[in-house]
Amino acid sequence: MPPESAPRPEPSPTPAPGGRPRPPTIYDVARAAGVAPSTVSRTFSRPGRVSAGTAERIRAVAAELGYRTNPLARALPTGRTSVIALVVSDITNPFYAEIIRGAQSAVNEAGYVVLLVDAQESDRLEREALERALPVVEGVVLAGSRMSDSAIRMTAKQRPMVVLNRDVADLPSVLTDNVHGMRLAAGHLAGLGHRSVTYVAGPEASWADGTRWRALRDTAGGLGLRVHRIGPYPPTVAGGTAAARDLGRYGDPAVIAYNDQLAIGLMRGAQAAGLRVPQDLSVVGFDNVFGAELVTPGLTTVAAPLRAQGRTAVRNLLAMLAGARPYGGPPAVLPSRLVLRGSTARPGRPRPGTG
Amino acid sequence: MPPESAPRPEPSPTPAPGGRPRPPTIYDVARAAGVAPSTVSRTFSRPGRVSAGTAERIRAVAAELGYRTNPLARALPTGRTSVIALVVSDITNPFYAEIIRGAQSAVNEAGYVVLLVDAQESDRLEREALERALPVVEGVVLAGSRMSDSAIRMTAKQRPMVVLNRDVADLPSVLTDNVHGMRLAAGHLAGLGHRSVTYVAGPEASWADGTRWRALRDTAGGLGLRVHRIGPYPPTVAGGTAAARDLGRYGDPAVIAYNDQLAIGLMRGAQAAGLRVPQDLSVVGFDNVFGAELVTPGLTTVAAPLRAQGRTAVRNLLAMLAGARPYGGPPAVLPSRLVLRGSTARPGRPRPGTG
DNA sequence: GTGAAAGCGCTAACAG
DNA sequence: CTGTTAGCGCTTTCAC
Repeated sequence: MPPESAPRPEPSPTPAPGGRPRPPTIYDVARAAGVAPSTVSRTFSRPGRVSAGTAERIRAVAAELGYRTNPLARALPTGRTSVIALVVSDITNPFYAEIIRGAQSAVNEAGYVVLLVDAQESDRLEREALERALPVVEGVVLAGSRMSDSAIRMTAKQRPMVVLNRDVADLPSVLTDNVHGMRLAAGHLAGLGHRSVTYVAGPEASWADGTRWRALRDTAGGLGLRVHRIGPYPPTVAGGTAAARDLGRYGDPAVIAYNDQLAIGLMRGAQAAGLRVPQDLSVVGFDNVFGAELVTPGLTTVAAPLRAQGRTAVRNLLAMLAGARPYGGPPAVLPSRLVLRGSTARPGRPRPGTG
Repeated sequence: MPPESAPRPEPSPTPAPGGRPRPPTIYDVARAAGVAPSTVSRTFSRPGRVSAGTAERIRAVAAELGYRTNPLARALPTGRTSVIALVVSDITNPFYAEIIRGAQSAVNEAGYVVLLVDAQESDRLEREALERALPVVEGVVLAGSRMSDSAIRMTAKQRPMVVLNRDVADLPSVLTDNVHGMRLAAGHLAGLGHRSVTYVAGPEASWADGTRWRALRDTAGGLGLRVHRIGPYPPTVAGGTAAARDLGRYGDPAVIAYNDQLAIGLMRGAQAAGLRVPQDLSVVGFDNVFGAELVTPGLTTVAAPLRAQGRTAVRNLLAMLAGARPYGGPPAVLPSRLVLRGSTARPGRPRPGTG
């Protein structure tokens, strides 16, 4: 009886700690199929490098044994964990819900899973959580971040990354067409007969906020619109009610807010102060989140293709992982559209129709 | 010159594929500190088994080199990945936002990270994503699931699991006090003078739905309340507007809905049909999601401590991972409270106060 | 208390 | 095309 070369000892029948059964490994399959372990490995990781017949047999045996390749073990030599990180600044913000949905579904289609990092609006918490997540993920989508550009660029050195709604030098990003969106909003107001509008600013750290404000300022002249600006305010309903108290400063009968939550808070604050929306005050938001159509009147808002954003970001990231050039080309920009609801009207008169 | 025993070859200066720098390993630290690799390992995984002085020196060297223990490598022999899975049935449902926040923060405090599984309301997608996630995670929190009890129990065999808002035999769970919550709601309506109420049911598959309906039925008698039931409906705003069309069946001037989205849809549908809320119809919801206070009138609702739910579930899971008995004791049940807003009033007359 | 050695399960050269 | 052989970085007996 010739000695087998380096025979693996039969795995002791001792189940894994915790009493859970130990799943079959590549070795179990190899033994059962009468081939070398590496052949089994190849069958699953490098199909085509193994003859059709053998592969078929191995698959059959594997299926019967219930073999599943262990991603942890695969990850160690290759670094391919099949998980990508998705960072949001505040999971509680409905704005992210659709983005996550889009990202998640694209990720799943590719056989990956999503590691969620909720920054909880904190630079520190975000950094800590991301640091912990980083070694486990192949790449990261930054859907919202409280970190500085330089901190972002640092972590981008460690893993491929794509940034959503923010333009970080040298990093691939996907943006929405804020400029066009703002033009639609301002054009709508001007068309209604408004001659002046105040912009209600969101967080200073927000890249989108800067872009939106500049777009308004640049487009206003051509529309015969005077513009003012108040803020910054936290991008929440509470922030909006706070902003409502400062609205008197310019007394404009129309406002465009950084986002929908701010706009909603603004409406409520203004209404509480006795103003009628839209008769006395027209308000426009951004993002079209859940809730924008729930308020009374419904909120006119610039809608971004949230789900597509998430999807696009993930696809771009996966392409990078698949070997596309790390940092390529100009940002992908997705279209915006204006959703008309009841919160806007000609100054001084109610607008018929939508309500 | 005596031969070193099994000298590790100096790591080739070749950086990892992708051009990213290879982080320092346990061996780098060991060499720099003049100790054996196993000692370094012990220093980080089994402190106390190494003398204070050595440990200190190793930590210093490690810090200087920027060493971080590689969770992937640690996971392979131990199974401890430091990630837990969080499953939700629909990330788009604002109900989950707070739960996720609570879970996420508890997870992070423990040095873990969260793998998010969004079922997208699909049994199949959930199962697929969860299956992919399972080998990577130490345990799972099922915050919402479209899977059957038996499927759940199957996956619970593979990993420790705690279930939220659902009672699965033999699995640890955390529930909210639906019975008490429903009593508050029904008592409130009865106190207002209502004599009959219809329950607007959510998905049949929802455990909470059954519990709530039964609680209403059982408590109604003692309050002199007649109860009816319509449904099931999808637990969405659209579902609620659909339900509004069926409300005429019993003509009750008060409804309790399975959840807030349903209640909101109901209000809108009823209002569109010419009913006034609350004068002609009182409505109460469940969950107190974002949006419940945005609608007009504000929605009276049974609030669950969403964030605490997530936190508690995670803590229980972590305790199990730390060695607590796998399936222990009765479900943890968290308190409910009634949030009064403008959507409820005495039958036929507006209710003063909140609006 | 510390070192040596044997893996965890899989992949990746390198031979045939 | 398939088998053999080293590891990936860390943990964990087992000796000393």
